[in-house]
Amino acid sequence: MSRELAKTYDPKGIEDRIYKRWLDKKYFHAEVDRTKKPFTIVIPPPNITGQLHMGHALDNTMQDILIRFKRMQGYNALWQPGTDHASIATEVRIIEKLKEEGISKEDLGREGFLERAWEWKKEYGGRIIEQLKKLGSSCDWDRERFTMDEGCNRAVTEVFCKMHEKGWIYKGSRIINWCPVCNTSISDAEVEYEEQAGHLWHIKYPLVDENGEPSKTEFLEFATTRPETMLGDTAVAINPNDERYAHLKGRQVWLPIVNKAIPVVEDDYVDMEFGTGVVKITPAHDPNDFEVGKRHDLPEINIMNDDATINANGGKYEGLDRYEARKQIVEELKAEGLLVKIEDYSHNVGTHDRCKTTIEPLIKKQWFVKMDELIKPAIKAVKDGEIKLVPERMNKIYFNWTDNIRDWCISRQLWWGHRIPAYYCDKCGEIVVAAKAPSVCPKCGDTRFTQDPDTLDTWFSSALWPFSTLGWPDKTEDLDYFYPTDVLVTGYDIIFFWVIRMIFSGYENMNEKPFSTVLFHGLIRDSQGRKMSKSLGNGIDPLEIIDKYGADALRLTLITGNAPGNDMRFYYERVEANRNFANKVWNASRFIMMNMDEEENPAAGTEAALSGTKDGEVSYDEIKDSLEPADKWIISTLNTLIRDVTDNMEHYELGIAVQKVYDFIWDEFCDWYIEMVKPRLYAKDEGNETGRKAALWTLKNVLIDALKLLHPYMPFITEEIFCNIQNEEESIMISDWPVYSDDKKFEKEETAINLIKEAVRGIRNARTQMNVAPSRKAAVFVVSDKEEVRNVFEDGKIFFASLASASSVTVQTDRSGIAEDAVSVVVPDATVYIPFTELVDINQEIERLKKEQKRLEGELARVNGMLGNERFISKAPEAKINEEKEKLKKYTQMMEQVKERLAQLVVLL
RNA sequence: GGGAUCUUAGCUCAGCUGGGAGAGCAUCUGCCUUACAAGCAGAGGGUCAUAGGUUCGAGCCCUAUAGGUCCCACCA
Repeated sequence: MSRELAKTYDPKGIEDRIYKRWLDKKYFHAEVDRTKKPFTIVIPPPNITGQLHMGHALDNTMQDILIRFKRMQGYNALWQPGTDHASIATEVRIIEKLKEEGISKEDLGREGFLERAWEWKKEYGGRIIEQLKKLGSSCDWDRERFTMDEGCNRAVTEVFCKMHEKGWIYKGSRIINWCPVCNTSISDAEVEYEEQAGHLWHIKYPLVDENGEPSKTEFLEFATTRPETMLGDTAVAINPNDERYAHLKGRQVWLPIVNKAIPVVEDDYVDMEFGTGVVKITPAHDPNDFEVGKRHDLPEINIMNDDATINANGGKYEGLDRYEARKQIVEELKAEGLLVKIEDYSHNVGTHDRCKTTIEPLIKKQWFVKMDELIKPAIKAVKDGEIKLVPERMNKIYFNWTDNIRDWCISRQLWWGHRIPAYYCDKCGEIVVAAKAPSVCPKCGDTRFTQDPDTLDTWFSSALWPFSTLGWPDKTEDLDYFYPTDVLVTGYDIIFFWVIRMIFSGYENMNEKPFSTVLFHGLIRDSQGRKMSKSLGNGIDPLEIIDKYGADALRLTLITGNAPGNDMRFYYERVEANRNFANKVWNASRFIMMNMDEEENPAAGTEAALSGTKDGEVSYDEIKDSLEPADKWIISTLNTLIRDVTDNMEHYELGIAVQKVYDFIWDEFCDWYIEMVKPRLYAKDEGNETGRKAALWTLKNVLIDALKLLHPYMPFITEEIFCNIQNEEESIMISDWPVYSDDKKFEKEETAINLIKEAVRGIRNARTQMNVAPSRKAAVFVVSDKEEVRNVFEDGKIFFASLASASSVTVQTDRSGIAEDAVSVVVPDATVYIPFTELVDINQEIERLKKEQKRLEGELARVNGMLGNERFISKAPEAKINEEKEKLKKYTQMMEQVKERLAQLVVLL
């Protein structure tokens, strides 16, 4: 058998082939299995309008890592996928498309429009799913759901009816946020405040004199940012404690243009310090004024149509857009001498997060969810740690919202979404909330009903996602087994929209939390730190990156060097570096396989022993006694890595975990172990079979374990190599996660190899500094008066030829026979000498050693400082003290050697 | 106005419960060493924003200051 592997790893083709195999083998599919513990993640359902962007890529990579990790650990891992109908986002897109065809949604009518919407869903709903597959997402696609599928619809209706019955959903006339462009109400969470440059118009209203006429001399001055709302003014307010205006109590002012008298009311809401201490009150167009109006029983005069033009209440301004009306009203006030001044003013303006239109507060009859009781278990859950937010600081953001929560406006004047299950009697107007249209009006007995035309906020259905996807409202096995789910992965930007609402919905409907942990990630920004956006055109398409560098490289880029909840910048250079890492892994594996192939040559007669076929698999116990120090060192290092990485991953420290795997593979395994083992592999002489076998066993098994640790992060390349090296139809994704074992801890060998490494590094360093050509081999002498140290070097002799250009290695107890002017390297308990036949610049060698001396002086000063401090001795933990004592010993000894060597060299000068 | 967060090598960022400052890229030097030049070996580069404090010990904890980013909030 021979394996022809390309010199560089090319993910193209490989990824699709592997993904298809995973699907065919149903590896992603999870079924209830009571013998195993479940581990469940529900996907944040992407919008059906969506195109995969970097945010999705990050979000889903994190979920895939966790799911693959848990699956390998033996959990019954379910990643529940699906898509969101995204009510308003989708409706807006469809309207845009219709516009291109020259038609409006009204032209089509509700039925016709919905037909188009479903067509849209059919066309684009699957696109994002296909893109998620490119990433390697191991979702259980057999369970794919949609927020408007039959099951989710039932869940929505059920929750609506139940909460209505409880009185927690109600219909009420309140001031809401109105988007005049989208023509719908929106929730508070959808309002985005934006600092805008505007004006502050200082206006005065005449007081009403004793004749009921506007006074020519007495005025009340105030300022406003929205002069046009004066058409709906029903009072002006002052602070009850404001002595400046005490004389105005009980009087009236004359509302110009509208020409009527309105009262002066007293309310604490008015800040005496701000402006003139007078506020005009427009209850129908300002949330605060609305409250003031309620307290003083003021009329609410709506002056606007749904498209933000002035309505009949605006008299002659009827029909004008709000901004045009503003202009003309200011002109008129100016003409009447009532405009005092115009100031530039920067203030926060509420805009609709989807279309950026300035929202208009309006009084409308809408459906609301009463939040005060509903939110309580959600607050308690996070407070008690029942639900953990990662990173923890998200708690503050969470509580900031829950503590100031207001009722949730859930009705939308849209067509695409869940239609509200409320029916109005055509005759008497009685409201019946029910899953199906009632046949008879309970009040008047009439049989004709009209369903509420409004649909629900898109987040109403996503709030139910963790249980609606598992079969709720039916009591399914899935629900019983997989709920509550384990981790929710999402961006911090949707805490309010989604996370909080899922939590209270879970407690309300399931009597249980929807998940135990919420893992937050940040935004992916461009290389300049800007948000990626369509308008800026700075978005980077993950699919292009995958196409060019592979999904593995992209995934690694998104995960490394980033802490939970933090934003990160995207650099092509980083993707390249990670692509290089993939290549490194590829080539290390290629090297191992090439050597295995050679070994498997029938002439060698060890095919079964090393091919890895199940029958011939060599167990650790079988090989253990033939392992050499280098083998034990790498096995032991890997063993520690397994423990650390598992621990990091269990604490959601994904970036830290994979960084450790990366470093292990590249630095320890490739740069040291493989290089150390080469001489053993290449030496084909008799009597070396055991050594070669041990090396090959170690190479293969350490690689496989490392690949397993890497698999959640880089699923494709690890699978490709795993299958190649195992040479069978097994998959790494369902293999067992490596486990730490005391049996694989070799402290002695770790110390020994680390000493060898230090010596090799020292020699390399010295050679470079002394300008010795790499091709120039030199004899190496190791001098140590400690037998155990000499043994380490005796055992490690072989490494110095390949790793440190040594022509020979001699280990001895003293310096006898070594040239006086040899270059020397000091390591703990030993000095390494490299005599060169040509003259060495002794001054330069002295310089080099002095530098080393200086370094050691620094170390010793630090250690002595600590150990000389009585309070350190009395207060520091014993382990720390011993550690420092060990260092003191080591550095003192090294220092002596350096000094001794310097003394010898100085004599030569 | 309230809150969060950041300030660490030229650039972008890690640094998990306080115990000898790290990575990638970039720079410099030398190597086509039969896994990999997408590589190997070596090097340079940081008063961890500033000022205090707690501690035997601070990049890490506390306080203040400066600058950046973000979230929340009805100041007309």
